[in-house]
Amino acid sequence: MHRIFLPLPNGDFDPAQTFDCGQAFRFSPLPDGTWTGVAGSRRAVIERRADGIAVTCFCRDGDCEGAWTDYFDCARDYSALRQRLSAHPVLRRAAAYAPGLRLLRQDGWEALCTFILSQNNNIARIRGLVDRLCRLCGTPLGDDMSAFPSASSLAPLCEADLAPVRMGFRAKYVLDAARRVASGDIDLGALHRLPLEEARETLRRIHGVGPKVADCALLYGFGRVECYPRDVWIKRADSLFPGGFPPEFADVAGLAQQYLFHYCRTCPGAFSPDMR
DNA sequence: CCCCAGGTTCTGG
DNA sequence: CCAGAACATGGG
Repeated sequence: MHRIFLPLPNGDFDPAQTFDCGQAFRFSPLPDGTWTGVAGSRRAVIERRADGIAVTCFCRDGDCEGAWTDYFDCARDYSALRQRLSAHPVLRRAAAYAPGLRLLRQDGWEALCTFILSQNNNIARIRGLVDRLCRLCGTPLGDDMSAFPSASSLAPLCEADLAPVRMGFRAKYVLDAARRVASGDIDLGALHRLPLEEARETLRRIHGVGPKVADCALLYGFGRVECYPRDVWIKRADSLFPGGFPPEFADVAGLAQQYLFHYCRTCPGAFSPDMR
């Protein structure tokens, strides 16, 4: 067990806002206010501190501090970014609504797979699907939790094997993704170096991966913060940007998208007339 | 019972 | 090229 402290001088981290904003589906709150869950193959308990993030990690790695530093995107100055986005009145409100929200830099395969499961689905049910998939196919990590199953562990399975997960029509999509990744047909490791459009085209070769799922995988799993996935909520948010999404924020559109998604989905009156 | 959900594919014009 | 339907499932 490792105890790690990740300093965030501005204190801009809130586990509820970060884990419950629809980007990750494997962390849950405990009665004492901490959060428990799994990222990739690392199980951990996450605790908010005034000046940072306390991680109690149960992995076997000699040194996982770097992995958690990366996972919580600690190199990015979220206070400065919120201030920058606040030049736009809508983005100012959305960012102020969840100032402790951070983009998690998740494992690429896990992000791809979970967002394949997300299509035409609601967040509560996505959580259930991911949980049953990990329980069925992932390596147990203790405390009734399991690692996210690798592509190579899913590739040999058939739809009937996955029936207990109840993915519906998404099962064949997950299997196509697993087989292409496990066979090397699609090299997720090489995706990081591809230009954005080529990375999108590569992911869309998978049956069941369209523009939205590809952008979610790239944003959450491959650090492409310029991606702006357009789901039903973001399309509703179009009405808040009469001239389109402000181009001066294109380089961090993905972060703006996450603030907007969470704000539009959970804040009553987000679309009230006095929004401008 | 009906509507909807962090969409994509399929089908018929 | 484009609008609608189909797709599985279950939460609200």
